[in-house]
Amino acid sequence: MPNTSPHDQQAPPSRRELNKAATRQAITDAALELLRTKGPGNFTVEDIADAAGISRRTFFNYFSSTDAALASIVHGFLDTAIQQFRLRPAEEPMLESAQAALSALADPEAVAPLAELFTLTQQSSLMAHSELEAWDHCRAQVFAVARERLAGTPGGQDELYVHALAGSIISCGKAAMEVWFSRRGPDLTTGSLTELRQLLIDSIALLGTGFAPPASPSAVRSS
Amino acid sequence: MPNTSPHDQQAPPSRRELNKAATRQAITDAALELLRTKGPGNFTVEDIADAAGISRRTFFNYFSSTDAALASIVHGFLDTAIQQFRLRPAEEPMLESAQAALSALADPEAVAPLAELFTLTQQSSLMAHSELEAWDHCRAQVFAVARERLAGTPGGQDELYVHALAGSIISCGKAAMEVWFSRRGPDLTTGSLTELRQLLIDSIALLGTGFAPPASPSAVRSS
DNA sequence: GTGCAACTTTGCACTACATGCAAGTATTTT
DNA sequence: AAAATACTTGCATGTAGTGCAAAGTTGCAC
Repeated sequence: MPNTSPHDQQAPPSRRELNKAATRQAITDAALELLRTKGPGNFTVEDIADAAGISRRTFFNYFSSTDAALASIVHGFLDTAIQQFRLRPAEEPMLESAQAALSALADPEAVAPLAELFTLTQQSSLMAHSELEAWDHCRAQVFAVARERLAGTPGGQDELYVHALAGSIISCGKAAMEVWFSRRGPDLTTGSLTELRQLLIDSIALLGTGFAPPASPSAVRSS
Repeated sequence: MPNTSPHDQQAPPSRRELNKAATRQAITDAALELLRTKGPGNFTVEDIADAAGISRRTFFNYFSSTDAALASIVHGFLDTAIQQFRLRPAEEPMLESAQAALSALADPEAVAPLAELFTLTQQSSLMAHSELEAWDHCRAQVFAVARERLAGTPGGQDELYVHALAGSIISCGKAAMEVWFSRRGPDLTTGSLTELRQLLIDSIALLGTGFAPPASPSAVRSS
């Protein structure tokens, strides 16, 4: 029995929880596989449900649309970043925390699904909806963390500051991902991931310097 | 006759153009009116079409969804900003151009429709999709302009710089709008609009100073 | 103004999305 | 083992969105 400790608050993976998680995973797996084989827009919710071994109706108990099912991949990706971000010490400057959190994204395990999703859906704009929402959801979480952290600091009550900061951090992360992907495509080699990490760090550095006008592009000290 | 000059490139508002524009306007008007009276999510495309005096099918010749019809309001709003942005001299620092362009948004004519849309859809998230897309579309345009402008400057070929800058500018504009709306709601008085303009300017100023950590909130010289 | 070409609107048919509901099945609790 | 709870499923229903071809407008040349 995996009952680790008497007063273990989290970790009661009951059968129901496990089943639900498995079903959820089966759905996204099926959706991704159909995306690979049939291409974006060429399969229906029913196809996914069949492939996942559930009913059409059950699909909608988990996701509200095909897009949402695929966007859960993006959500998973961004959630790792948020987790990292939450772990940073409260005293650390916000932008450094962001750099650290984003660096964690340049990890094969984490980016692989996202990179494949990008390659499969690029130029189709079918993901646009849910993907933008995923980023925005992440923004909202960064905002929440930032607000809490800055609550004590002078000027930390300034809503504008916190909103603008959170939004800009997300935009920079997004920018780095976009540039990386446009340069490397689905390349997941070590070199490529190193470049991604550098891009993520550099983009936050740009933010920290206020986009110092025509600075030499790679002269920003970044690691 | 409104034929102004012999070699007028633009301005051939033929009957067809005018009809289309009128239909388009009738649709958004009808959609907005239904939003007022029935509330978000409580009316169908057919309702809009009926109210606009066209067929359901014709609606889809103009917009791909209810959301899209309403989001055209946001598009119109953001297009004025882009127009202003395009008019700025190429030598001007990018962030100053952004401030100038955003200031133009604090105009009763421009914000009024958006403010109403916000009040009618807040907390319903029904607009989320198309609204995020509208902002992203604006971001893409800022990116295009910025890329062109920076092409000659040292480091201007740095895609990361341009992407991150465009995204951050949009995020700051969005942040200012959000804060303004959360403070003032649908208040369109002169004082309220002055505050909006100040927020827009301040948010870009924050960007320019690299979010100088816990700076005094209102000590940033802004006008 | 007549007539032809180009464009726009419309009705119809059809597929797919999305949700409520009630009955069935699995899991948990007692 | 029985009762309570949670999840799945099929069915019914209403709406979204698109292709197509017929009908209606507008533009243009003669």
